[in-house]
Amino acid sequence: MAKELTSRAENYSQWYNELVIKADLAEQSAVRGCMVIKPYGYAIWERMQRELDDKFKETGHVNAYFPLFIPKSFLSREAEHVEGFAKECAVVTHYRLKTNAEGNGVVVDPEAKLEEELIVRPTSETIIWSTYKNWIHSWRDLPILCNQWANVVRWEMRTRLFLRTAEFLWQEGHTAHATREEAEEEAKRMLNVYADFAENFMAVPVVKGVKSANERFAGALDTYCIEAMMQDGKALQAGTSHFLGQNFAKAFDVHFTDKDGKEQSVWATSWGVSTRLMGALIMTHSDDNGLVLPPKLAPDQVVIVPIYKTEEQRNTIREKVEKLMAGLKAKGVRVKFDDNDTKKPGWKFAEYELKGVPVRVAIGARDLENGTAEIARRDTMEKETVSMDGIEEKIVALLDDVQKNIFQKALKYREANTREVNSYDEFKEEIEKGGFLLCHWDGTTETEERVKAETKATIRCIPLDGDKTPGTCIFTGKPSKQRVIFARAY
RNA sequence: CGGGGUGUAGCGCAGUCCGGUUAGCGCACCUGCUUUGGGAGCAGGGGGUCCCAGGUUCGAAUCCUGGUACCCCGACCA
Repeated sequence: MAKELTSRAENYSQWYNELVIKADLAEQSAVRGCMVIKPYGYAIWERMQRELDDKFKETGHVNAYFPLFIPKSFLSREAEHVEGFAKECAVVTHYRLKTNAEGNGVVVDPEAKLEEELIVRPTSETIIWSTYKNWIHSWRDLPILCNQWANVVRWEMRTRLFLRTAEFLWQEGHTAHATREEAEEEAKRMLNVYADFAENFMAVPVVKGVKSANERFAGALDTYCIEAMMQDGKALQAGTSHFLGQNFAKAFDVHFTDKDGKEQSVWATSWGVSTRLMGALIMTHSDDNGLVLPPKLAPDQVVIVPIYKTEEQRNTIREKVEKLMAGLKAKGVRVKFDDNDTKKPGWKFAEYELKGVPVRVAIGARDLENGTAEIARRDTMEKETVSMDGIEEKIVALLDDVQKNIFQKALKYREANTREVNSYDEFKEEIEKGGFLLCHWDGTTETEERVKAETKATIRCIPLDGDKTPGTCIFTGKPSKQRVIFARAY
């Protein structure tokens, strides 16, 4: 991986797109900036969905679904919110087509103009809060803890596969609470759910933090986030959890009567992760041979490739493999046997490496004689010939080891590329090398914007954990409460 | 919206400057034989409105005009 990292960073975009397409994950569709997720890529997304959904339910949430179309007037209710999304909305103006009077084809029927335009949701706060208004009257109705799995559309000027597509899949949680404390606690709880998921399931190390005012979600009081470092040293925001205060409740008139009979506005949160996680996964773990999937996430954890010359050998191998498969499945391992006769073993080896399958087992005539099998691990590409006795335990242990190893590797990389910086001159020099720069900042938007304009670096987050020693801002010399993370970001 | 670039077979490209046989190459695909422990070899085969429209010319993938699509770099953003 370390090999050619510099040159890779320069050509990252190209390398990444090639990898993704070759890996059969996804392709750009003819629709501007949208993506087609192919079945193998979708299987990875489904694994993420399932894991997250379980975690949401464990923390008391339920799934619901709200409309794709949002009346335009809803969006203008919360001033900051509309400001944040207005420039990237797809708008539905008509509801009918008719055949073209001048020949073939169809045209928009001008008679079918909508009285009020509909916005294809860029996020669902507005339509959900319009709905919550009817659900919430008493303190007994709270909290409401809903999540929705959906697609959203943001008509970005520039798109990038997985990281910024015009349409993307995500989950958005929207909760309503009686008190400020409860809502803040919820926002932090979900941030921890995301961090735990990223690190322990995806093996992607993340920094938990809070966004500066500049980077905050439109309409939020606080935006918590998890930030990951990609292999080219750039930062990627992998998930966010917002404490929305009472902004949306007030904009949408969501009140309740508390225990003392007083009318109160509801406190809100929203939180989400998207198919951008697929990008994070690829850009954290992949190497020049293709994807590297953490075993917990991999749709297939083990692939077994038979190597045979005769039909007889093939049958003998198949018998052995069936026993092995049953044993592995009993241990909860997702295993695939590829005895497709139309592809050769070498082709299959390369194919499953490209797809990131963590462990490969090859069994051939040589192994039949010796009672052995060849085990190869994707992360280090190491191969080992082992006895069939006790092979199941070895595979299970190996999967565990791959999971830990790729996390540690990513963590070490991040640590090696995180530096403390104490002057602006040093900052300007270091930012060119990539990575996270920990430095003191005076807390003002002006300073942040000046730095961004001059260096393209932004504050990724104010870390929640770690060193809280005060200091002086490296840009203005004013007092600073703690070091923040500056980086160039996707 | 500014600045660059590219549209030729499913994919990747050459040919365009300097117009001239039947538009070519690699991969993929189909057939046959030999192969199978790291993306097989040989032989044969199929597949094209050369982005669109108009113009110049005896003749246009190639020159001219207009359009259009996509990609990259910025501003915007998860």
